Amino acid sequence: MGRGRAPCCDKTQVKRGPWSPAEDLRLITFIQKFGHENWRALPKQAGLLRCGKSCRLRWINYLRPDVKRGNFTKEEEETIIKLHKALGNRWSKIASHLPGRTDNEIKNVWNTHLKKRISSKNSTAASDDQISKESSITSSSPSSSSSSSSSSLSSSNSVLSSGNKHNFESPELVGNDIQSDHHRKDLEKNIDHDHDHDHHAQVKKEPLKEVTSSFSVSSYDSIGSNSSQIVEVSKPGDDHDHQENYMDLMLLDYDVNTMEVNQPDDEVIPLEADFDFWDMLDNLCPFQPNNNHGHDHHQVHCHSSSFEEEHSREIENKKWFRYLENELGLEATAKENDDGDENLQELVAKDHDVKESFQCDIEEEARVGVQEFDPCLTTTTYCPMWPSLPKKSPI
DNA sequence: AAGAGGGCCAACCGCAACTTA
DNA sequence: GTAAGTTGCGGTTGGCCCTCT
Repeated sequence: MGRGRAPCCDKTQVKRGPWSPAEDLRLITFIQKFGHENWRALPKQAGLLRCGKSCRLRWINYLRPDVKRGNFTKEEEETIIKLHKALGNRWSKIASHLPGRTDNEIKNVWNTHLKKRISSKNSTAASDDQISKESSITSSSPSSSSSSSSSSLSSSNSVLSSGNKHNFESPELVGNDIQSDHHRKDLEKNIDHDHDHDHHAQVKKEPLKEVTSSFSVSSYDSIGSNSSQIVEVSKPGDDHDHQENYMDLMLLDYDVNTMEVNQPDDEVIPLEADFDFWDMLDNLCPFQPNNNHGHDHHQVHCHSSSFEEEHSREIENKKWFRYLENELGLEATAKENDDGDENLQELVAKDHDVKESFQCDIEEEARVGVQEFDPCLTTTTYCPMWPSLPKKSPI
């Protein structure tokens, strides 16, 4: 000890701003493989020029497979409104009641939509109230009218005062001191029940120990079939919302010669030619044409199987590929390739051939730790956004 | 067609809480 | 018990995109 508190990261050494697909891919691959025991160390181990905090945020808010994307449903909005009434700006608590939604997302939706909606509702209610009071003022005493007016005022303010760290002054709770405090505590207790665990912390593993030996997918069979130790990635037919992010990652079609990602619209995103990284990816690639990597140790990951099994896996891979294409709206691309299965197989084989030449011992890597990141191997070019991540339509 | 303005959202910042040595 | 280290949380902001004029 006695070193003084280290800064969260060396700001001059880290990259900031939007994440590139390459970075996303690197992060997700690393977490799939090793988990995220130590966010601070993760960027270095994963070869990312980001601070740990940034990695964590990116994972939690965007890359987790169980992140639900798309517009909030009416029910979700209702829930947020209710919970905000009870809990105030405790976004993470609120998020724990909305599976797949992140605190950041909820906060955004509250600040951009719900707050306004409620404020307009309240102002309408307040003006109605005002009118009714003004009409009744002649028939009631001045003291009683002033007290009711102030209470209505406080109720509308309370909802809007989201700047407070813990805003418990919900309309029901205001002005009822002790009772309201009990009410609030009970409410909190009830709400927190069963949700006390951190909903974010779902992939906590031993660092640099392979998390999923069976995750070296030669088909999607093994994806998501493991215990809670691994990030779940579902198959076709499962809740597709939960798949979108990971699918995007897996589906990026990269040019095996240039190591660049081809976007559907033919834009090209350079991906770093970090061969260790691609080696890792090899073990995650959902459509590996065969298991014969020419390296004995790979047999450990890619269980050898009968010809029939392999064939059926190939078929499943194709299905999976098609499914992903559909999900991503890449049918056109698929059609172009519709001579199809042959082209796909060709592509996959080509892909595999190139990557095969960069194979290294994954197990060894897992044992000694991921090799030091060489910044020279990383391009600084980035794409501001995933090429195919569906943007939410305005509410 | 262009630029101004506002909405939206991903990411950053700083602090608090928690954990570890 | 205490200080350092790490993680989590909530507030804020930068910049893209869409709409309006």
